[in-house]
Amino acid sequence: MSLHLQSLPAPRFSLEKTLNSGQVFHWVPCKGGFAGTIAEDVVYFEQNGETLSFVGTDESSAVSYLALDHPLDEILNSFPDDAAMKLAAEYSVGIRIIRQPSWECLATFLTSAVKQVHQIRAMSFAIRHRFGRRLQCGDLCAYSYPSPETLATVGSEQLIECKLGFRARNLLSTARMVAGREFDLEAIRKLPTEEARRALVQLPGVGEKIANCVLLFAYERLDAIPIDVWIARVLSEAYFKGRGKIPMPEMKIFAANYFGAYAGYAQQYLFHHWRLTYRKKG
DNA sequence: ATCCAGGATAGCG
DNA sequence: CGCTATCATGGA
Repeated sequence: MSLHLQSLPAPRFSLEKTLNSGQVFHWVPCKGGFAGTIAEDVVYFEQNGETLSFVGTDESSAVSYLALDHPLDEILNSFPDDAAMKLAAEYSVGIRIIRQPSWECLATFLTSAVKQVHQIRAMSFAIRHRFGRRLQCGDLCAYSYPSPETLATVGSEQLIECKLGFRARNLLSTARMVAGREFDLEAIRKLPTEEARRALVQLPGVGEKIANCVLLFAYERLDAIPIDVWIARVLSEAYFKGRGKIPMPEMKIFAANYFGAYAGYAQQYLFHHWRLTYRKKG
């Protein structure tokens, strides 16, 4: 690294787990750390023990993006006291729910429907490389996520070439609504969570699950709990054992009541643990 | 080859 | 409300 690295303390933090836990999809392993972008800055992070080093951004942005200021004790103490949660929390030590720029978070999760995590990464890289800005700093290079204005002008065939399939149409329509100021992503920030959710699901391709991802990963609503196929699996196998298929409304009610003020954190730890350890028939 | 993936949506009874 | 087909693509 030719550029000067700054350092800051990062106790009980795991850079690798945080960037690889399925909440953000564009960080690349690079020289012992990770290279990527924060908005329009190309950034490099590396971790040695409890020290986090970085270049390409300032300390307050690094702390904010990686959520090093979250009240970890309070969060961990808020979790329900059961075996599945304990296992997940132990497996996921160091994961923070980071603060992502709202547009790239919304756009990326719009493409996430019925795709595996590494496919979501592949689509994200393809979109960035093709339509984003090339950002370079020293020997670091990465591509920013294209703005809604940029995506609003591209053809659907170009997004199909990025392997979006039926998701291309939704991403295009949403980009046009945001670019045309028909939908205000900044106004969402000021709304109570329930109203923000109602607004987000107005967007084409955004249902309750993706709205909750955006609320959790971009708008700091740490109680928002997206229920995807993995969380549905965790709930039915760990909390509804022995009963057949549980109707989604019942799962939502249970999740909202059982997992407390930091349900989104609990969800992320359960997701990470189950996704990386689950094996069929055992 | 068959089933599934960090879903949403319209249509049905 | 609850169930189903459909959407497009690649991985397991």
